[in-house]
Parts: sequence; C-alpha cells; structure tokens
Amino acid sequence: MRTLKYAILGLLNQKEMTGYDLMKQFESTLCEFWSAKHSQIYPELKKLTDEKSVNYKVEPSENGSEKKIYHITETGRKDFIDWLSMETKAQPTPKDVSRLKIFFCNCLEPSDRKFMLDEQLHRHTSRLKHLQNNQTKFDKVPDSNADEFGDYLVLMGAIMREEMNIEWLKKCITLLG
Amino acid sequence: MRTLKYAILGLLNQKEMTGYDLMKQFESTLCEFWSAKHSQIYPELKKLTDEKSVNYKVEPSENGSEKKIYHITETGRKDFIDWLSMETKAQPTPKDVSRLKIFFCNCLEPSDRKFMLDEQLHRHTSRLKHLQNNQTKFDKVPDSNADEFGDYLVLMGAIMREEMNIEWLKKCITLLG
DNA sequence: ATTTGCATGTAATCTGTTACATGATTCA
DNA sequence: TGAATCATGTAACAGATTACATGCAAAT
Repeated sequence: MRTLKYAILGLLNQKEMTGYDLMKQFESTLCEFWSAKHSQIYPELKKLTDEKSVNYKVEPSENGSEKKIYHITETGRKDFIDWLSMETKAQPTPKDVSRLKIFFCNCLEPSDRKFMLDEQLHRHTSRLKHLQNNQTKFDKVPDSNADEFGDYLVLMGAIMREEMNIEWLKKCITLLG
Repeated sequence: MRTLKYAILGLLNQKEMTGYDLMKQFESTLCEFWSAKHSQIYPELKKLTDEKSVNYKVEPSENGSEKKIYHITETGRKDFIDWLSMETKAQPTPKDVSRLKIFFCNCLEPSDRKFMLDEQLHRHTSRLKHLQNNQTKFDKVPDSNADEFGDYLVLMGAIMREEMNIEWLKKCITLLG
C-alpha cells in the first residue's frame, strides 16, 4: 500500500524539509495515527528520489556538515492527491495487545484482573491529560484551508479515543464486581 | 514480542483445536483487536510444538484426510499466564490510514473532503450495526469467570469505539462548514 | 461442472523495529 | 567530560500479507 510514501509526500507538500525534520513530524504531530523511524524514512526518501516524486538540494546544516532539504515534485504532488482522493479500503485490524489481554482476563485471579485494568486506566488517563494540554495550543478552530486544520481534527479524534478508552475500562472494572 | 504466540496459547487454553479452527477464531471473535492468516498460524504452531508449549494428536477429518488437533501443555500454560500477568508496555501507534487522510484533508477541494468524510462515516455506521447485532447473542452479561466474559468486554469496547468514531466524524463534517 | 468449506503447508515480498555506525555542535 | 540535539545512513531481524500449491467433500 506504500502508506509511508504518501505520509512523507503529504508532509513535503506542506513544506520542504530534511529527513530529520520528517522524523520529528512523525514523533510529534502524526504520532497518534502513524509512526516511522529514521531507519525507514531515509531509504524511503531515496526511493522517492529515484521515482522522481521528490528532489533535494544540499545545504550546510547548523554544524559544519551538510543536510538534504527535500521538496515534492509535480509528479509527486499528483500521485499524492490521487491517493488522497481514492476510496480508502476497509482497514486491517488495529492490533491491540491490551485488548487481547482483557479478552483473556478470566484466566487471571480477580485481584490480578483488577490490577491489569487499573494499570491500563492509569495509562490512558495520563495520555488524555497530555493530549488535552496539546489542545490548549489552539486558541480557536483553525480555518479549514489551513495546514493546522487536519492537525486540529486528528488531535480532537485522539482525545475522543482516550475518553472512550477510559469510559470502557471503567465499565469493565464495574463488571468485574 | 511474540504476541501471536500468546494469542494462540490463550485460545488453546480455552479448548483444543486445529490450525483451521484457530484461523476461524481470528476471523470472528478476535478480529476487533488481533488478526492472523493461516500462513502465519501454521508455522507458529510448528514453532510452538518445537518449544513444547503445545502438542497435537492426529485425527481423521470430516472428509478422508487427516487433521491435527492442538492442545496446550503445562509449559505453555505457565508461559501464557506469565505473559498475561506481566505489565503491558506502552503500545506502538495504532496506524490508521483514514486518520492520515483526514490529517491531509485540506489538500482536497471542499466537495471531495465532504465525500471522504461521508464515506468513512458510512463505513463506521455499518460496522456499528454489525457489532450491535453480534451483541444480541448475549442475553445477559456472562459470569466473570466464563470464557465468554472477555468476549463480551471486547465486543462492548468495539461498539464504543465505533460510536466514538461516528461522533468524531460528525464533528469533523460540522467543522468543515 | 463449479463454487464453497475443510484442511494444511511453503515462498516471496513488504513493512517495520532494533542495532550498528559515524560525526559535529551545544549545553550543563 | 558527558549528554543531548542535529544529521544521515546500513544491516539484521521480526512480523505480516499475498501468492503459490494441494486435495477431498458437499452443495448448487
């Protein structure tokens, strides 16, 4: 499906940047729905360059060494927009070890079950606080044509997901009795 | 992390079955939080047999050919319970192509954006209906010591997830104006 | 006759993580 | 002096999908 390719093209369509900058984007803005390590990003950038979807210029970095600033080409932009417009096929299962463990929770003693659920509840609660804090950076809903609009929507989605997880775990704890 | 191993051990801990039965379980009960194709299951069963975590007996199948009925060993059961009791590390990002596309939605024309969100809303709505239908199979909450208890909890979780997705997408559509 | 379900496997490929590897600069 | 940040890459491995491959039975 080459999803990483399109994630990179989408980011380079917003503005030109280095592989390192892309990595930072995956770590911060995109981390709620996509991730990629530098060891995956650099080879993909090479591949995209070969395919003429992106190109780069070499410039000196802060320190003495050199860095590659990548930008999207017209070919790349067209490819990206086609992918974005295309119907999204039914997704493969989002794999979730926590839910798998809850599925098997009856194999544990009642006290251990409670411990497991409490632990998960705690993790999701801190995560929610963190996301809510991120949201304060938006003083209002961004214009729907701005790059920050998508940013805002997915952050809202992440918050709602954590709220749902917390609500679910609380219900599970109740049902344990 | 060998999660597939523990998913299989957990299922075989419930009752003995063939690789084919396991495949069916992944397709039905577990599909909301884990998946595995037969091409992954059969080699894993071989590996688990080598590790003495499972064992099997050969029996004739409905047709003339033979089938292998796998069961968990004491070693396997201990290993499974240890995994289940262990603290679950912070999960890797659940990757989500739909959310990635929404993140980049400002690159599309307003009518195409609306189309994309409507399409996703439709998909999640049918999914929710399907899950709610599955839930009718439980006339009451199963006992917390029964195998069906985990089943019930994760189905409830899947329903809440779809409800959240629908609510989120509706909000997104509203914000598009 | 053809499709569907039962039943089992392997090979090739793709995707992603961890580890290996280097080198400069800045800050504590 | 040592850790953190910027910056780029490769190699080995793990995890997962698609395709290849076979064979019987029952139903349409």
